[in-house]
Amino acid sequence: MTDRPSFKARQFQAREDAILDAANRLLGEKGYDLMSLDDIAAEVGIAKGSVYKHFPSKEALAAATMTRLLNRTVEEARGLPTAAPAIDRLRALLGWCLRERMAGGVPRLPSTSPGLQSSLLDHLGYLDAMEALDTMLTAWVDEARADGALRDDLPVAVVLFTIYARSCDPTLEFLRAAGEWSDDEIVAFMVDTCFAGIGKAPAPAAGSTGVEASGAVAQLG
Amino acid sequence: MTDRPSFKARQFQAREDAILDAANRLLGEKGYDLMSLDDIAAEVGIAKGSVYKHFPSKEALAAATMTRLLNRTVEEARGLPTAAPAIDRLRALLGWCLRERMAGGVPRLPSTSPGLQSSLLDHLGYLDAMEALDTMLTAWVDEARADGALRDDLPVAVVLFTIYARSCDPTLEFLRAAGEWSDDEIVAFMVDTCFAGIGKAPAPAAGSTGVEASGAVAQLG
DNA sequence: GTCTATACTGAGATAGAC
DNA sequence: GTCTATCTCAGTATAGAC
Repeated sequence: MTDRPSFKARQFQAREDAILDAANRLLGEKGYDLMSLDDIAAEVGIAKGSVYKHFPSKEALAAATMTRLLNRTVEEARGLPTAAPAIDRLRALLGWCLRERMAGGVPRLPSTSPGLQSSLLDHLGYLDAMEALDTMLTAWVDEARADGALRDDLPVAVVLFTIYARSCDPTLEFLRAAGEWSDDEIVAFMVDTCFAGIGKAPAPAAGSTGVEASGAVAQLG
Repeated sequence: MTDRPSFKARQFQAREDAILDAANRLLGEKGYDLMSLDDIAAEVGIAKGSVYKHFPSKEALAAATMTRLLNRTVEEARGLPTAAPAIDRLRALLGWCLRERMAGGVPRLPSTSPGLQSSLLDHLGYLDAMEALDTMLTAWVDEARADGALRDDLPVAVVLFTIYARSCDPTLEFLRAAGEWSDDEIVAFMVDTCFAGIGKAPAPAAGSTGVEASGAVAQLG
């Protein structure tokens, strides 16, 4: 049962990973419909036809790419210290997503491509990962609320989607293009404005709820 | 000089508006590269070839559509009561953008389609409108800051892009799909969380800076 | 200026040799 | 399984009749 895979099998797997890496990068750079299989094949250095030995269609390839990414996010979330307050874990995870985007180019939201979206719903692994992430984050939000670190006058969905949207927010590219701030500063700005907003809070009491010093906490992970 | 246009000329203009309307809706629904000229022609009820009598290319059509939309936004901004505090005008404009999206489907950010982006930069009218909007909103942000209604520890660009990004934020569609809130509630949530954030502000002093009662103000326009 | 018909291109997917 | 070559089709853009 636990035979170690043959050389050819490992080579095959390595190539599949390379395809996923390329797809991940190109999805982030060009988006789903502008990314062609020629691009992928060229970047990996294989023939276009060979891609179909790994994935039956472009949509399936994209779905597998998104699934891998989502699973990594779940993994990252699971790895965060459970001792830390939930609010800090939420911040840290958002910061991690943003730094991932800066590093490799991360696919945008499924909603940008209606065709892809339906394909994702067929992909069981994607749905599983999505549900796992959703369950975990919902629990974190509840916990952060109970700690008094999150507003309790907003529906949980509003809070979750707001964080989710910020992780894909083009503000990142715009600020980067401006060239006036470091990557770490940009991440701090984005995490901070997501949680604290851009409006000035009236006279914060010193050291009360942990909303202060928000930028630094994004580095927690 | 001020001859009123002939019947044929007005008919031509009306058709051009119809083309722009269709392009506006379809860009919002499918995005640039999934929108075909067949779709446009079908929706307007004319032949595909006829579109080229109005616009020399698909990119030019898209650029004209985006320009019209941007000009309308500038117009809306100019029409807001100058007597109102700058922070309320910012809120109102964001609310207007979100309600426009709900009504007609508004094209997403240019950044979603690299090919289109370069075309926009060639389109002089687009750049003019963009600069006009940017100038006006920068002034508003400065004003709102001076009023103490916006954080002054953030760069202006961070504030502006955060608002801009929220106007295109897919959270709108997600909340709508959930079907639990009215359109007005969703707009209020999104404007409110943009300015006030999702974190709970520590012990707000009553009636101090106008950050409270945030949702309702979005209806100001 | 609007229509129908068509040329041309890029890209997803498949077939067949090795 | 991987390659080269090819099929197919959608979609942009153009030509030519009226």
